[in-house]
Amino acid sequence: MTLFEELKARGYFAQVTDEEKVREMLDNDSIKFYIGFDPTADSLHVGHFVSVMVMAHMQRHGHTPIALFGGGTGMIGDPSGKTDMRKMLTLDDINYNISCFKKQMSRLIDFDNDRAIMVNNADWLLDLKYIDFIREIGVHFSVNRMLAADCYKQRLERGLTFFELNYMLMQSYDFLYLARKYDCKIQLGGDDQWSNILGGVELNRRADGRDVYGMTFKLLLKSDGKKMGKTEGGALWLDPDKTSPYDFYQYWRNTDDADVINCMNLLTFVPVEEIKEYSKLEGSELNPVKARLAFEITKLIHGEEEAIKAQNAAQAIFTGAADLDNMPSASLDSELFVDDKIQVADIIVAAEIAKSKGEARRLIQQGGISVDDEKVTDGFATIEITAFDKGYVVIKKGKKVFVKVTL
RNA sequence: GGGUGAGUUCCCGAGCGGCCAAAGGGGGCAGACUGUAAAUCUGUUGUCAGUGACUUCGGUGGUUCAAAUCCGCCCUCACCCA
Repeated sequence: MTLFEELKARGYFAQVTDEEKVREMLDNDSIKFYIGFDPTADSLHVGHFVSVMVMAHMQRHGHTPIALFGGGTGMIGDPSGKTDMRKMLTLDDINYNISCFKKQMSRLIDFDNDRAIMVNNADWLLDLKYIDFIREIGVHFSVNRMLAADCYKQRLERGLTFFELNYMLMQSYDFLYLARKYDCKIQLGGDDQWSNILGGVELNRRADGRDVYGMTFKLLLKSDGKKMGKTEGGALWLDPDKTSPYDFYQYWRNTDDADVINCMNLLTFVPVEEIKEYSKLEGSELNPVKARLAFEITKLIHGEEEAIKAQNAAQAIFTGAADLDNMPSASLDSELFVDDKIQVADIIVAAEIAKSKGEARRLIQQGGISVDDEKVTDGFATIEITAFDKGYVVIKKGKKVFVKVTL
């Protein structure tokens, strides 16, 4: 199966400027391509994950990825599809975020020996001269056309500043710059980037008469149309300090039936043929597939060792036999004890299972809390310090949240 | 720059002097049912405290026994005009 066929079979593609030409380049050439990342947070999240996977696939077939970090554009914020203006970041924030991104990407992309390139558009954008820029680049953009684009249309209803309107020019200029300097042929991006990518393709043609191409892949959406990767704590991060490997694993373990195959295709390297077999399964047969999915994705992001740990912890917990080594844990301040007793509600708050004591009480009263496998129903229940004699106490909230509490 | 309207709890959105910690919906959490799925039904959703207290309705200063609700100033946003 050729690269193009594989990407297609896995369902990455959304739109392509010139499918035939792109197919030919991907399958027969060795080219450079780029994907931009906005360093707006100090960790990648699942939204970026698809992009990184595409880069990895491409690299494995001999193409050279250019990871462009939007150090310059990040200072503006892409208005596409956003309802509000993003907050602006300082240069220091951005540089720190970029360093975090690099680290995480290195797991999937090989940056050694120029097999992949990293650039920061701050390096060229920050030195631009206003007059030169609008004369050289600005002339090629029609405001009418831009405003007609869907991504800006939405913003027109809510308000769009000139500042943000410039985003497309910046990103288009990036493509021009990379094409000139590295002979970059294709820009890839999420489907929300289609307008911006087209801008770059057209700019290359108008400014330099150069043919370059654009391609977008599908945004990772759940079958109900919502964004994938939303958790109670916000986004699902790839940074183990922000989302623990266990929680990460659990997120995928709990994937909706309807999304399993799609995620497997987009977010793992499990061979297409194998996934095809999985897609024939229905109903509860899909359950083990989810375990595989969770394992594969966790392995890619956190490494095999962490993935095995997370898997063991999950298996143990859900089959009853506690695997205490890998269970999420919290430690308790002994000052919370009064007369060698402590309220269960206090433990829950201390272990960050609930945000407030009132919420903890509610959980208990509604029958959602067990201590060492025994259901607690009295909101004011206390436990003796001797319960910790064995070294820990396991608090269970609902069916899926377990925390090992130690002193 | 001129005019009009708006800013409410995680989000949307009611409330327009006491009965408001604030309707309704969404989302979240828990319970039942399940396959660690979805859908459905039930409960719950400011903080602390066992019938009460405290902090919230853009900010600030007033009026009042009493303000999310009235008045002044300020900030922000949208729409119309320039």
